Amino acid sequence: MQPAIRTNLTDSATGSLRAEILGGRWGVGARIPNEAALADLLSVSRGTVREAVRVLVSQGLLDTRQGSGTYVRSTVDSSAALDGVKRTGLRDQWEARAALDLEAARLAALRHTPADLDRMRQLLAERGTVADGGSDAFIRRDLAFHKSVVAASGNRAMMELYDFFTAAITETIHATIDGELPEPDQQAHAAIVDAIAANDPDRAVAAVRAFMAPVLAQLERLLSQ
Amino acid sequence: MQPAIRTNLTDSATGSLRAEILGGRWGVGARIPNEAALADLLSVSRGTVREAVRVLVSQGLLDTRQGSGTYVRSTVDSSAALDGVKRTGLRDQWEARAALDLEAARLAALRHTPADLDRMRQLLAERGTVADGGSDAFIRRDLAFHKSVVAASGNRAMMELYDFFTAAITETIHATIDGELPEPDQQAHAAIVDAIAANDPDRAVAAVRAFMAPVLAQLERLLSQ
DNA sequence: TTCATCAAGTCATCGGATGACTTGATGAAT
DNA sequence: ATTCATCAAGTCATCCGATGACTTGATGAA
Repeated sequence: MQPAIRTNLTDSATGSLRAEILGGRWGVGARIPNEAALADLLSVSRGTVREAVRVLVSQGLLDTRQGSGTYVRSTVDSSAALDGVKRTGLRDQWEARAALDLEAARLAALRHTPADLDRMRQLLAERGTVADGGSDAFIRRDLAFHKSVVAASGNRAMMELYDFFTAAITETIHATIDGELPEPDQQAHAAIVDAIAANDPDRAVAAVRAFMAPVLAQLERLLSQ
Repeated sequence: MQPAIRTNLTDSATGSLRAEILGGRWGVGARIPNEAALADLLSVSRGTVREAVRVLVSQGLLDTRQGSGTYVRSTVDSSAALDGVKRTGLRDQWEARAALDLEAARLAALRHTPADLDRMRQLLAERGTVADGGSDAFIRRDLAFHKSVVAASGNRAMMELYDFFTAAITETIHATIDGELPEPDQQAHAAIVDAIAANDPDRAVAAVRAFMAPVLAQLERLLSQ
């Protein structure tokens, strides 16, 4: 059956305001009606209007200035951009992050500085094993190493995304599967660093791909159950 | 001089709550203190708490249920990641999207369905030239083709990300540079489809890389001016 | 054991009140 | 005539209290 739509006044007020803004009723920089007027227009209380406006401010569409008014900051909506990624499956998220790992390793091989190399090697040496300080700590150290590879690419957008995916993947793993993923050994990690150190982008890509293959295979197995 | 920091209670309340959530004080699914208690904890009124909570709900971190309470929905902050990526340069964004193009083409070569192939070929045929209907329309058609390649990878996370980057890049291009980027010709596009049709992942990657190289080079030139 | 009823807890919404801030108008001093 | 301090109106920021709607676990009868 068609599920009953449960909504609340703030959400519909937010939607109405967003529609007006995106629809171009007020141009960028224009001052929109004050809170009392909006409350009248939307037939809700001022508190509800404030909540709706606050949401649109947080999404970059509006801008409030105390004593002056509320102004349109932008008429393009990019707030929902990454929300969809969170709703995708674990395999998809893992593959997307792997795409970053791959290209980051390639770029790192082309651009890394001596300091980058030192840092990667140091983190690799500190990585140790699961036995040292428990599983969580090991995962953190392992992650720190992978992030240092992305950092060596010199690409900040990839670093930001890598953080996002790492958090999303961690959350999804906790929510969906209980099994263990294979953890590539120290040698597989070292191969990546070696390829980068040798300024060999193709070998770096190959090393990361070899690294990822067993994990993805296990992931497929766990998810197909 | 150090600019005076102007803030408001709602923003700091939002920040405090977000920090607690991201810091793991409450796990996913946990019920956080009720509005009155949060008002006490944050030393603000209940109205301010409601505005802060509403913002976090709109960002996917919290979830309110009337009569029951407010719950943690996710501890992954996509809005922060979005802001972070937006603050990076055009080259970084372009490279990150190229990473997706590369891996998506590889996966498409391995997984595409006949329907995927039909769609890619159809969009490629419709792509035409800049002369047909103006620059904006051409960019849209070009983009539709590239997105069909990503779609053929069967990876929804990559599709969402691709949309996100496309929007971010468009925004950044309008804001930063005025020059033209070289547009690879129809043949370069066709080479990608051919490699995918031949189920040849390595050739697909090579085709995309060859495709991207001149654009990146021009980007470097424009940005170094 | 099952299930309707109920009461406590919680968010949703409203209305009013006060404070802080911005901005244009006013008018005196130069 | 110009400059600038002062002021008043308008607006958002914040708080408070009250009522309604909804959820949920406890209660007790069938």
